[in-house]
Amino acid sequence: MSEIASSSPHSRGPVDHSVREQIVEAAGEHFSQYGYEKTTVSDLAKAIGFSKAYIYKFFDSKQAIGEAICSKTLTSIVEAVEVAVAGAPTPTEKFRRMFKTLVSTGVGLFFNDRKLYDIAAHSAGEGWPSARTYAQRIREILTEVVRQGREAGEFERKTPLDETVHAVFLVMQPYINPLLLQYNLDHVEDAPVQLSNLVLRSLAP
Amino acid sequence: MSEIASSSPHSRGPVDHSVREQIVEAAGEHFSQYGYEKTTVSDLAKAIGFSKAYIYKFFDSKQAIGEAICSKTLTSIVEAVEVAVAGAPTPTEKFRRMFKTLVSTGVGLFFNDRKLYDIAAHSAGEGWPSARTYAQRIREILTEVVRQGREAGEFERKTPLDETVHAVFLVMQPYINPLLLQYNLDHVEDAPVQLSNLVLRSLAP
DNA sequence: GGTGTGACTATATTCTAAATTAGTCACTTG
DNA sequence: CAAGTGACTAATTTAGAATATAGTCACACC
Repeated sequence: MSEIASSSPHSRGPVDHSVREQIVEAAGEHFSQYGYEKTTVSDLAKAIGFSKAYIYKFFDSKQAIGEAICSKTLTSIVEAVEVAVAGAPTPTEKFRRMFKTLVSTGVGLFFNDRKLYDIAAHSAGEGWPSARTYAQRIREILTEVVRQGREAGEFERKTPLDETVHAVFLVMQPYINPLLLQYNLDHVEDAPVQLSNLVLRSLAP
Repeated sequence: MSEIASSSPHSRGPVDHSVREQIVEAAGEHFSQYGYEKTTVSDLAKAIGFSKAYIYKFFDSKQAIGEAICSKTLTSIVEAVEVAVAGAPTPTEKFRRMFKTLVSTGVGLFFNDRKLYDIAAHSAGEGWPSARTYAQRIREILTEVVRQGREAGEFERKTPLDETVHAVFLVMQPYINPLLLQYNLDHVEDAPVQLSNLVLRSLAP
């Protein structure tokens, strides 16, 4: 929920305004159904009963609208991960579920909402703020899990925290990043378990 | 060097024939200079002074010629890796150099021979035999390194060998696979070292 | 049987003119 | 001053005709 977490292509005009919400809602439906490229800004305008020009009172560009939608999509993945992590008893288990949830929600998006997935992949490919924020959030959650594991004595403490987190993040990257995930669908069945095992072995004290 | 390692789209006609070699040589130059798509089969025919039809006495298709070139490219990477591994004193060091060499030769190809890189990436994307064979070879070398490490007592022996190798292979995948490597250029500087550290920690007895 | 080709077709690619689209701006209305 | 738009332009996309290409085949020469 909440707001667009990014800063730069944020938008224009009043941040809370019923029309802005209408635009985002219409965009969510259209992008999901017809895809980002195939929906025109005029389509969105027509859908909410205003002129195209009015849309630009609220968003800098079509991409900014795409960002808003992408942000929502990626935020929902982060939320699923947060729930999974919160529900796990130990840091070890938190890590396992984190990885598993990340992959399964990503894959679910790919197969059930391909059009939205494509926007997310595009976003990741272009380095849009929404994608950066997403990666940042995942990294923070991971850092917290590793930190807790160290405190609990489940994980080793010699390697600098940042270094460990960075390396584990690199391992997960092909399944975190929507742009990459689509090329790794073959491994989606076993990768979370196999790689979790490997990472946890490397985290062992 | 040697032969095309694949089986299916192998070719036609005599396997050792000066004209076949001429075709491969011309293809190597043309593909490298103008790219796979921009070179026509007629171009190759003209380059070696024969008719286009004659080329098809030696190769099933243009793709088969692409395969031959791709095979050579990927084989040269494998050879570089083999040399690096052979030159390392310990299995631990073998692994480090293997990963490092894999990335540096891949990146080198990307920046110095982009056109050939693109063929390799395409090959990996389409699952051409040349790419499969390449992945297979890398996996074999990795298996041997891990096996030696276990024998030498440097690596743990509890986890099944295949499982360990598979997981490590997955970790390296984004840097092994030319299709994926191009999306991971940002991490190319630190990934080999960071991931080698992580993997070696996980391999520790 | 081995070496080699011109002429052919179906498919893919390129080119270009016409149509859409993103984005702006001066303007109206209440 | 906030809400809202029609008309405009530059850039992009589309459509579909013209061109080029992959691949085949029947045949010629030695």
